[in-house]
Amino acid sequence: MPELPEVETVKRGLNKLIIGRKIKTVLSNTSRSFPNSEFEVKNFMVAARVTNVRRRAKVLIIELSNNYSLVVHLKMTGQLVFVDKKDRFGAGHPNDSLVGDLPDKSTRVTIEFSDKSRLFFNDQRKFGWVRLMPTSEVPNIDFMKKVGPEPLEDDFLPNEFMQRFRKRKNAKIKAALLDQSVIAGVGNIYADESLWGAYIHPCRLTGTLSDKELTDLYQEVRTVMKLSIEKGGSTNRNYVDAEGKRGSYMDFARVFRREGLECPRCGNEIIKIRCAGRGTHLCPSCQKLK
DNA sequence: CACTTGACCTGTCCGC
DNA sequence: TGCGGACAGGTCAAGT
Repeated sequence: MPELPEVETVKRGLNKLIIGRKIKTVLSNTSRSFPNSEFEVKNFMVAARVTNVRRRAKVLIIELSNNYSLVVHLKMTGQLVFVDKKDRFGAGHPNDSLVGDLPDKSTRVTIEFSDKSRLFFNDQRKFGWVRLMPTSEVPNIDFMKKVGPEPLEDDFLPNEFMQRFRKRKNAKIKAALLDQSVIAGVGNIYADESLWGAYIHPCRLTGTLSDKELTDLYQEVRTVMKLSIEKGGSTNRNYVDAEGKRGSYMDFARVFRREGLECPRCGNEIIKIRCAGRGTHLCPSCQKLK
């Protein structure tokens, strides 16, 4: 599921919904999704309050009052859905909700707060995970040590973008965009959308791109992901925000999952190919290989 | 080192 | 209707 805009949307939702709430009980049905021991949960999670929710790349960090944090990666199908005590059986969730009564079959972790409200970590494919650790240890996890800069930060400039991609000259540009150690947060949807915006074929080798093409791509990555955050992210399949609601970026997508339809720029047919091991959407007329 | 591929899971969709 | 195979928002480990 979630790329930077979706994780950012969940982060903003959780900051409105769970700050100050006190954890009462924690239930988990897979050690794979939540490897911490009962001892750790009892001693470093129960009775703590949520103080802040942050995002780094596609990772969420839920900070607790005792200097521990819950680190969450949603991977492909993870959801973090908050249900207030008054919302029974999904009532209170609007019609655009994708989730019904919780917990359901995909629920891996349930956190109940002292006021009976609950936060559910659902994950159909079980690739995602939740991990409790001291807040000071979060920067030391392998992913955090290697992940590249946040592309939407004000101080992330075209020059740094270009320098980072220039080091990956033999990789296909789409593979480099998806590589979280180059820049953070881009996934399959926004890679395709940005490459279309910059008139670049996803299978071009990065070393063949001009300075102008790279700076155009820098702009597109930022523009597309900012727009998506405004739209609450993309609900391609499972993704929902912290209230269980869908995002609407797919209504604005120009190529992603639009194979067989017209390119909004030139009217030629959008195609779907495989590039960098992923399903890839492009306009063969706007995005030439050479 | 740079780069690619397969594995991790469950569910859904498509063709026979 | 049933069944097999391909595919799905992400990352790793292992391979070339």
